[in-house]
Formats: sequence, structure tokens, C-alpha cells
Amino acid sequence: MTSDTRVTSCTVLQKHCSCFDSLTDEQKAIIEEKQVVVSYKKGEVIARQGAFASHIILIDEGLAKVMYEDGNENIILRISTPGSLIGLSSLSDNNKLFKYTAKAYIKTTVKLIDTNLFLELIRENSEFGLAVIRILSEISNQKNERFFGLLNRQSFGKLADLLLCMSGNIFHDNKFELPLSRKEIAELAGISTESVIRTLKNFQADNLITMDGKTIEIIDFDGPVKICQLGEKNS
Amino acid sequence: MTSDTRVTSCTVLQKHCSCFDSLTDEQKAIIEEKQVVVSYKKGEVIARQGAFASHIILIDEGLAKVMYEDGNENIILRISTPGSLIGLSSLSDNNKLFKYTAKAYIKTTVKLIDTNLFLELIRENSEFGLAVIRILSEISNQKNERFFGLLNRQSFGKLADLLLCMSGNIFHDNKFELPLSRKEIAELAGISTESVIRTLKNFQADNLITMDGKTIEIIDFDGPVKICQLGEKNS
DNA sequence: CGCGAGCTTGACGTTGTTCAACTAGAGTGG
DNA sequence: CCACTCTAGTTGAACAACGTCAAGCTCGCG
Repeated sequence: MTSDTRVTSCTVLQKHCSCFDSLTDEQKAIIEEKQVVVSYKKGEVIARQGAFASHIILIDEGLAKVMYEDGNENIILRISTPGSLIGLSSLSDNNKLFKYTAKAYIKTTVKLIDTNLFLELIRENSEFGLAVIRILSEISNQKNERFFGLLNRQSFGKLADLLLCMSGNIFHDNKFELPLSRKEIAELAGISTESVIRTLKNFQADNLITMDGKTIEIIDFDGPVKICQLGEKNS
Repeated sequence: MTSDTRVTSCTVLQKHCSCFDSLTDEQKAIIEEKQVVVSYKKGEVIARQGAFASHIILIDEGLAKVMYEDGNENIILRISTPGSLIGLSSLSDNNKLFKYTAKAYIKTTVKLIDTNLFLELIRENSEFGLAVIRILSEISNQKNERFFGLLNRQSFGKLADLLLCMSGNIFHDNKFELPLSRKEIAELAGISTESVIRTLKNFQADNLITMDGKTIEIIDFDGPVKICQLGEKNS
């Protein structure tokens, strides 16, 4: 595995919406015509695990977290950025229930595509089906990397990895303003809020980052990358 | 989530090979004709992460672990039982590389199906493609449950969950002989070898299980189920 | 009979969570 | 304009769960 695949741990790189490229113009027109656009505010639920997944959700604008819940506990599976699809795994289920919950981090606009229409298009157009298979595979690979990191790295490794992912894959800049609370960062990195604060402070003391409120700038890229690698439990 | 979905955490319930039901007789015949049968001994590598995935692997007999590796560390994604497919996530990749390693726990016989043939069949037969999508979705859902447990439960919860999964989904009996070393159990449950031993001993002292070498019998099912639920960090 | 791998046990150390107290800033109402 | 409150952020101390280490044990096999 190369080092740039490692930092895909919190999101997926490929734009899922590119799967629509394999549709005919006519099929694209049907989707365009039938899709519905909806907006959610910060913190609102876009999809609720266990609810009926009548639609596949395409993130058009904004930022959302995809999380698996059980009881009071949850884990964050990934962050969804514009171009990502949510709800594909409901296709497996005859009842078509959402297998996870999605919540907006910031104001988020989505397009809703009827699940039955989606299924119909897969049946009609096997290239489209193949494109969906590719997306599912990619999500699967990202999940492997994500959980590898959460299970094998210690707290500073998890956090460094998250920062690199934010910088490289979400904001595409070494300086960015995190629209997340410390608690949300903690949830994402799989550590406690207090550990986030202490670890960020250490990073700053070690001149790896600078911080001003929610704005973070990564000044030493090699550092965090090494920390990701060294932040594994046996090494 | 109901309690029986919880215990799918170490394997997948649906027989993947059922996807071949959506093929025409002619297509089935092609697969039958072209597939190759291979056997692996205990501990041997069936698929190596990063190697060229020229074939999709169907487990015919035996038991294998599917693991994601990075450096010296690894995590076990799932256990593959007869009827399961390995290598589907390579379909996403133009280079068609295995995204994980598979190793035989015991003597394992597999059927190899050419990846290009597999792709061709998806293109020819969209119902088959849809069946593959269902499998990928199911694997994705299983992975969510598995990692939820590994990240949110403490050691006794992880181990109880594993025993229930072994009993319910792999051996279909409350008494079974584990073909695994303590170290392999530890790797699967995501805890240390010593913790496995201590925790199993506790389970025995609490009359939840009886043990005789590698043979384990679950005598109190409610106990482990409760432990799974209580074995979460905040509750 | 002796060797070695896997198993077991106890002691110890470390990581990171939890708890509690304190601070800062934003919004509210008198 | 100033208390008041509420939330998010921060800090320190104590604790608990587990992993690690080291040493002994057991059993199968040569």
C-alpha cells in the first residue's frame, strides 16, 4: 500500500456521481426529471438507520457524516462530500432499509433518486450496474483502511491521520477551517474529546501544525505522515 | 437492530454462490467448464493483498480468514465459509489487485473463476450484476457490525460476540471444536492472547461455557448475549 | 525421554478514558 | 449595560482496562 492510499481513511476519493456517465442520455434525462433536491441544516438527519430507504441520496453540496448506530453508541464510517452517494447498501435488502444514519455537518444539499428507478436502471444498463459495483468496492476498501487505522493506531496516529485526510481529501489545502466541534473531531478520530485537545496541543508544540480556534494549518507534512506510520501499536 | 443481526459480526450469513442462480443455464455451463478447483492446507495463503486478482475465489469447503494488512499489522475482516466469494472488491480496480489477504484456517478447497469472465457475465446479465451488488452490500453491512463491536466493546464483549458467531453462524451448534489457536482467536477478537485465556476462564467460572481444550460448549446463551450488549463501553 | 510450540499465570506498565473543576465566549433578559 | 446562563473548550488528577513481559507449564512428537 502506498502512503497516499493510507490517508483515504476518512472519506472516499472517487466521485460516485461519475457512475451516471454510463447511462444513456435518455436515462440521464429520466433521473434529472424525477430527482428531488432537498437541503438540510447543520446537525440534521439526512438518512436514519432502520428507516425505509425510498431514495438513493446524492450529496450535491455540503458535508455529511455516515455513521453506524447501535444503542447509544455509534461509529463513523466515513465523511460524505459532494458527489458521493448514500444508501447504496440498502439495495441488498428486500425491505430496503437504511443500514446507517447520515447527518449534515454543515448546510447540505442533496438530490434524491428513487430507489426503484435506480434498481431499474441497473437492470436496464449493466454498465451502470458495473459502475455501482465499483463504487461499492471502493467504499469497502476505504472502510478497510479506516478501521485498520482506528484499531491499530494509538490516539496521536488516529488524529494525525484525520488531519491529513481533511487536508488532502476534503479541503484540498494545508490550511483549513474545520467546521467541527472538538467533540465531533473526537468521534471521527475514535478518541475522547480531552485526548483530541491534548494531542492537538502536542502537535502544535512539536511544530507540526498551527492552530487558531477552528483553523488548522499543517506546516510539517512529513511529521504527521510519520506519526501515522509510527502511531501503530507495534513499531 | 435486532439481536440476531448483532452476531453476524465475524462472518456473512447469505451464501454468496446463490448469485449464480441468476445466470442462464448456458452461462452456468461456461463457469462450470472454465473454473479450476484448488486446495490449500492449513495456514496457506489463498489470496495475497496486492497481488494480481486474476480470479474470483469461491470457497467450496473449509474455513478461511480474510484480512487487511499494512506493515506488520493486520485486521481480520471476516471469516469465509463454504459458499462465500473472495476478491469481489478487486473488481473496482483497473489493475485488479487483491485488496486483502485470505488464509486457510484448515484444509480449504476453492473454485477459481476468471475475473474477466466474471465481469463479462455482469455485463451480459444485469440480474447477475444486481446479485453481486447485493453481496457487496451484505459484506459492507457485516463489516459495519464487526467494527462497531471491535471499537465499542471491551474484551469480554468482543470474545462473547465471537463465540456466539462461531456457534450460530459457523458451526451451527452450541458445542463446537474451534480449529484455532488461542493466538488466532485473539487476532479475531481483536484482543491479546493472554486476554483470551483469562476471559475464557472467567466465562467458565461464571458457568456461561464449558471448555475442554479446543472444544467449547455454550451453556448459557442469555449470558453472552447480555455480555455483548453490556460489553459496550458506556452502559 | 527430551525438546519445543502453544498455553497459562502473575506482575507490571502504559494508554487513554473518565471525572471534576475551571475558563471563555455567546446569547438573554432585566 | 450588566448579571446570568449555557455551551464548548481546556486542564489536571485518578483510575481502569489491557497489553506486555517474563517465567513456568503441558502435551504431542520425534
